Parts: sequence; structure tokens; C-alpha cells
Amino acid sequence: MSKTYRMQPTAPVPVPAHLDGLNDQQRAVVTAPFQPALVIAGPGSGKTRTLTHRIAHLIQAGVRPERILSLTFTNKAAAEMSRRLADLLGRTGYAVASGTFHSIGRRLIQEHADRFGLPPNFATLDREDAEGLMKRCAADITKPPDTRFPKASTLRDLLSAAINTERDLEPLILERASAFSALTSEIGDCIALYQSRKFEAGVTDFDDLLVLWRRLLREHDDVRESLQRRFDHLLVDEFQDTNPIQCEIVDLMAARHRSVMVVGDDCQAIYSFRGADISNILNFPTRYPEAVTYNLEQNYRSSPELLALANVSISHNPAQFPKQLFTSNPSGPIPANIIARDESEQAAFVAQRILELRDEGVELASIAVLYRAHWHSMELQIELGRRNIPFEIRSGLKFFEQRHIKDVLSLLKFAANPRDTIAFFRFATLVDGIGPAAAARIHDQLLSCGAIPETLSNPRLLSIPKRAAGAFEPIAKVLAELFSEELQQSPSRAIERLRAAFYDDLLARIDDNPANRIRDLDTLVAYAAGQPNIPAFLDSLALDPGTGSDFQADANPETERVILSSVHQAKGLEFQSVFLIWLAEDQFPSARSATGDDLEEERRLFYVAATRAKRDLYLLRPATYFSRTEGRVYARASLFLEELSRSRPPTFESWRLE
DNA sequence: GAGGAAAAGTTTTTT
DNA sequence: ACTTTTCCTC
Repeated sequence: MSKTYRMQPTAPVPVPAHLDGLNDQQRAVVTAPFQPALVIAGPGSGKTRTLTHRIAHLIQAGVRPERILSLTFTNKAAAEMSRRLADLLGRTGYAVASGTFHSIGRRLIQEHADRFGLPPNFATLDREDAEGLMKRCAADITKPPDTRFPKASTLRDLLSAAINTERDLEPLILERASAFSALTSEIGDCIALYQSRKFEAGVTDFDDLLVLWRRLLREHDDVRESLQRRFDHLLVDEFQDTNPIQCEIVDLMAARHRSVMVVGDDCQAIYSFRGADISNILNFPTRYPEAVTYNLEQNYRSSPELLALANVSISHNPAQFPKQLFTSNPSGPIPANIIARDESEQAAFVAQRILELRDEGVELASIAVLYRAHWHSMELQIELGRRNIPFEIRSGLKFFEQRHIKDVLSLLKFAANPRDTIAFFRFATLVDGIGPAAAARIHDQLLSCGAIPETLSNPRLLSIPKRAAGAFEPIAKVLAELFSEELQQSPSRAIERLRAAFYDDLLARIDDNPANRIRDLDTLVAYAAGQPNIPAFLDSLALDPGTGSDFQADANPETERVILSSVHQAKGLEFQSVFLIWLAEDQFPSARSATGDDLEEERRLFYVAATRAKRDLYLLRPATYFSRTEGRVYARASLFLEELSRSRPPTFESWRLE
């Protein structure tokens, strides 16, 4: 007699994948010792891949995943890395802490929210909200409405002075200054008022996520201690685009273990307008004398022709970190320069060429049109629409920044945190007859009444302007309902309730064509349905909830779409074919950045744009365009095209249109 | 103080 | 194209 015993198939012994298929430079980075490391990585050098392998290597060396902190530039990049990591190690669910400075900062601050008097699920103001609040502060401080202010330069000077005294407001607040249209020497008061109102409301802005994280490390010894012990290895991507606060956070987080690897490329620093400081990466070896510098110089992305063009262009910037980029990729077509008659012909060329590329077998999704400013895409949107070429826009307003979405969310935010003045203002002032003054009064009354839902169900207790009473009533009623256990547990039903109670009608009244917005709200409801309760729902949207297409109702994932993107948003991406449009004087480089350091940054931006392409690069400009102030004007070529056309041998060829 | 109409000003880039 | 400001009225 014999019996069959069935063996489970043995899992194949994993090859040490973390070293597989890497070149020598990449391998050195992956296996670098646990000490400060600076990695200078050129475009297309497999930087993300190398970083992922590094993490895999750490895990295989026995480091527990939750003791690794990986900071990336976007949450998307973090998601991409964890996907690759799962592939690499053959299983999922690695608890590597990874995300942006802002998202990680938010999580850490949440753990200690009480120290700052914040509610555990504090909201984070986006730029528009922050500017709105600041403007209200400005309005409250500058009494005489007739003081005319000096133009931007003086205003900036004043703000700089304010920032020198308020170090915690460095550095991003600077550009917000452009939002004030009415300030004189009260800028310091205004900022102070802004800060206090924000914290009274129990909300933060983007900057606070960094500033408070740093305060946790600087001022709370026990938290600093525990954070420094919580992670043993720190990796930071896109380090050239960090600002001084982020840099200090890195230093403090790494102070104990000093296993910190920062990766970046000084030639791709394009965020100084947001406070990024290139000296963070340039001075890294000084701050960490024992740091080892690694280079990733082989480009795996682009053809030699493209790389040659990019290198010629960036060589007009004074030397930065020395590196020698090379590629062994096969030769490709020489980049093309096209001068269109006007912006319409430019759009027509792009559309026509896109169709040809598609016929040649290039997928639409691997074609991108890049530009300096969002409005550069306008004619192209029309033209692509006319020709039924599907496209996706990655610049401009994002899904969650649209007015109707923010209107709806503001009610939920209030229900989650009644102190949130900013949210209250948003929906209260939707009502005819309620302006800023009435909204502030009502909000105060609500906060001091003690029983918010009860008071809302009986709005007669509030001093609503007579004219507004009728319109406010349904809102008050639905607000009271939002505090109920039932709606708290179902964000999607909560949104449906408030839409039915007043918002859909209101939208129809204020919008000529509400169909699209209604569809967006349907999308929002569908998204909310996957969320267990209102706080969790809001939390999931607090930061970088996707660039929009993820949420667009017509987003059919099956449809291949051409990407229209600002150069900034295209950072880190690659495409088979890239169209770079509006390479005209005053457009790219932008007229506002035509000199000095700004010009160098614009040139880096051009470099980033050009190095997104794997094979095809089309450099376009209109010969004339319509200017709002001057009518149709002649456009000279972009400085960057001029520079390229002077180089020998030529790096591009000109196409004549007929 | 609020709202509406008309005029004027404005366009970088964004976690 | 879009938002912000201004000025007027209730």
C-alpha cells in the first residue's frame, strides 16, 4: 500500500533582486554604508529605481521597513516607489513610511496635535483659502480703505522686513504677499493676525505642516527624542527643491543615526519661487563632512541627440556640481524647431503631428505637450477638442480646488470642526444677504451658544439678516443634520443630503451651465462612498488628493490621452514624444524671470522640459500672437532657442511649414 | 453692511 | 478668460 502525500510547491528562492540589473554607480548607491550620502543624479539616470533598490537592500539587510523614512516630492512618487518595492521583493505591504514632507509632517503633527491646540483631524488650508483669510485680516487692519499702496517692489520689501522678524514665517509666505492688494506698514500685524485666526479656527496652512514639524523637533525634547529613534534610515528625493525648513527637518531627524541619503540634481532645481534653496544640496558635504558623494551619470531615457541639446542649453548656466552625463541609447531623430505663423497654427501643428505619431504606433499617453504657463495650453485645448483627440490637463485648477467642490466640502469641514471659520465663511456667504460681517457675527454666536446642532435647528436664535433668513434656513437645517451620528458615518449620504437641501438649486441659479459641476459632485459622492466617516473622508483629501483626472467623471481609464502639462508638473516623468510650445520671448523664459538667478532657474526649467523626452522633441513657437494689451504682436524666439541655434554642430533642425 | 453692475486689472510655476 | 475693484443703491 502506498499513500500519496501532496507537497506544497516551494516558493522559489528569491534572487537578491536589489542588485539585479544595476550599473556600477547605481550599485554603489544601493549598497552605500549607513552614513550621510549625497547622490547627484542626472535626468533619466534611473534615480527612482535606484532609490527603490536601496530601500529593498536595507530591508534585505535586516532593517525593519517601518524604521525607514522615505521623503519624495509628490505622493504619487511615493506610491510609485512602494509599487516597485513590492515588485522587487515579491510581496506587498511594506510599512515603509513614505510620502511628501507635507503629508508625513501632517501625520506626525496629528500625533501631537494637542501640543498646538489643534483638533486631531485639523484641516489644511489650500493656497486660495490661505490668501482669502489673509486678505480678510488685511482688510481688518488697514482701516482707511482709500490708502493706495505702492506697487509690488515696495510691498515685497515690507514683507521681507516682516519675515526677518518672524523667522517662523520664512520663506513661503513671501509669494503670498502678491495676494494683498491693500497693505502698508501693517504687514507684520496682518501676518500675526492671520496666524492667530488660523489657530483659533483649528486649521493649518501648508507652511505650518513644515513649521510645526520643525517645532516638534526643536521645542519638544521628548518628541524629538522619540522621532530620532523611530527611524533609522532617512532617504530624501528631489533634495534640490527643499526649502530651509525642510532641510533643518532632515538634519534634526537624522541627528542620531546620520544614515541620511539625499538625492537630487542641482541642474533640475526649479522651485525657488516656493522657497526652495539650492544651497541645501550644494552645502550638504559641508554640513556632513563625512558624507560620501555618488553620481548617477548614465542616462537611460533619451537619445544622444536629445541629451546633446539639453547639455548645450544647461552649459549656459555657470558650472554647478561637475558631472558627465552619457548615454548608450540608440540614436534618434534630431529635435525639430517649428515656427508657426500664430498660436492657432502652432496648435494645429501639434494636433496634426500627434495624429501622425499615433499612426506610427506611439501611444497617446506617451505624448506630452509641455509649456511654461497654464494659459499657453488654451488654443491647444480647443484644437484637440475639435479633432477629437483625448487629452488630460495637468496644470491649472485641480478637481478639489474647484469652487463647487470646495463649497460642498466646507459644510463637512464645519461639521467636523465648528471652529473652522474659513469653512463657515465659505458656505455662509453663499447666501444672498450674508456677507463677511454677518458671517462673522453668526459664527461667533454659534460658537458661544454651546449647543451647535440645536441652535442650528432653530435659526431664529441667530441674528440672520432678514433678507437672508429664508435662504439660510435649509442650510442651517442640513448643517444640524450633519452633526448626527448617521450622517457622520456616511460622507456620501451627507453630501447627497446637502445637495438636495439647497446646493444643487443654488448651483443652478448662479451658474449658466451647471451640468459639468453637477457631474463633478456626483463624482465626489461616489468617491465619498468609499470612506467610513466624515473625518476620515476629509483626512483623505487633506493633501494632494490627486491631480484631477483621477476624479474626473468622464475619466475612462481605458481611453488613451495626450498629456498637457506645465513643465513644473512634468518633473520626474518621461514621454516618448514631447512638444514644447510657446518658446517665445517673454513667454519662456517668463518675462518676470528674465534676469539673474531667475534666468538660470528658467534655463533649468527648459532643461527639465527637454529631458522629459525619450525620442522626439518638437520645439515650437508662434511668430506672432495676440496680446490682450497690444493686439497682435511679433514674437521673437526664446533666448534658449537663440542659444541653441548658435551652437555647432547644430542640435536641432528647422521645419518649414507650408 | 450687502449686493450688483460695470470697469479695470491680471495672467508663471505649486507641495 | 478671469478675477478683482469700484461705485452705486438699498
